[in-house]
Amino acid sequence: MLSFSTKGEYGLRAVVNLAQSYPAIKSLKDISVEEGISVKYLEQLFTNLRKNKVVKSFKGKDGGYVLVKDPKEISAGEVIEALEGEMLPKCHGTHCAHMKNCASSFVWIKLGEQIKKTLYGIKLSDLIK
Amino acid sequence: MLSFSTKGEYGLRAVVNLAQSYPAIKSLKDISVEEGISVKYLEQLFTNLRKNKVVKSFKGKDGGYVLVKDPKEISAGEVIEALEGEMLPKCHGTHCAHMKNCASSFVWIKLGEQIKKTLYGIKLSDLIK
DNA sequence: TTAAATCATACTAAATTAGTAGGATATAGA
DNA sequence: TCTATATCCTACTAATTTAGTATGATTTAA
Repeated sequence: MLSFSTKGEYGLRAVVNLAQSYPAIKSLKDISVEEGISVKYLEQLFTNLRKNKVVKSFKGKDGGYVLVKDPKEISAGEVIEALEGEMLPKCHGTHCAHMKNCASSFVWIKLGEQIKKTLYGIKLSDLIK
Repeated sequence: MLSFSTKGEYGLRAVVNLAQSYPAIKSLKDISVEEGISVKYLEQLFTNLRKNKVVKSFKGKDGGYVLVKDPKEISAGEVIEALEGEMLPKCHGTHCAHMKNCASSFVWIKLGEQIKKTLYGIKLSDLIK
């Protein structure tokens, strides 16, 4: 089935949580308590978010994370891609490479375009109540 | 990452192949040779396609499969859903159920709608060269 | 009767997922 | 300077899913 992993789901939830207190610094511990996700798992997710310039970190006591930009300027697509990697559905085997025109690859290309358009069109500010 | 499995990919390719000779009966062996997918794996895929009324089968010698409808009337979405099961991205944990309004669930709902719209809008006839 | 096809059930190796474990490093404040 | 509290880094692992394979039964045209 077509699915995102819990990385995308939990990570997006955590980022939306963080967006709600923008531009204040918030620790993973606080997010953990509010969202019911372990600190250890959040650490893993936020490592990717930081490396992909979605959040920035402050180490040490009273440290934590902040979004790098205003929630209006960050899309769900950016967040999910940072968490899950490139999200275009692509063909597995070597078949497509061998065939000049794999008829069904059209489907995956078209679908990928729509997914990107949808996710990049939703901003974090749209997700804050 | 967001992805379909090889079931969807190989299965769609096999169905498009079958669509090209509609309404003639075609055996899995022939499809296997042309698409480079093992007969055994095709059997598994076509069991699901048959149960979901995408194809019908003829047993015994000179048997094989045919699409149940004209390629113009079968969408890529029907085929993929038959192969992979319900394809809406949905939330994993119990969190969403507990929260009244999980902010990020909006994303998955919106995305699911777009995916369905896209895949149900593409017909097998669009994929035949 | 036989060859060729689908149908059914079960098994398995490999990959991925969904985390956990254990510590190293940095920093604010006492 | 010491300590508590953060992030940061590297590994490890159990459970699940994927991508098939294996074996054989059943059906049917010729």
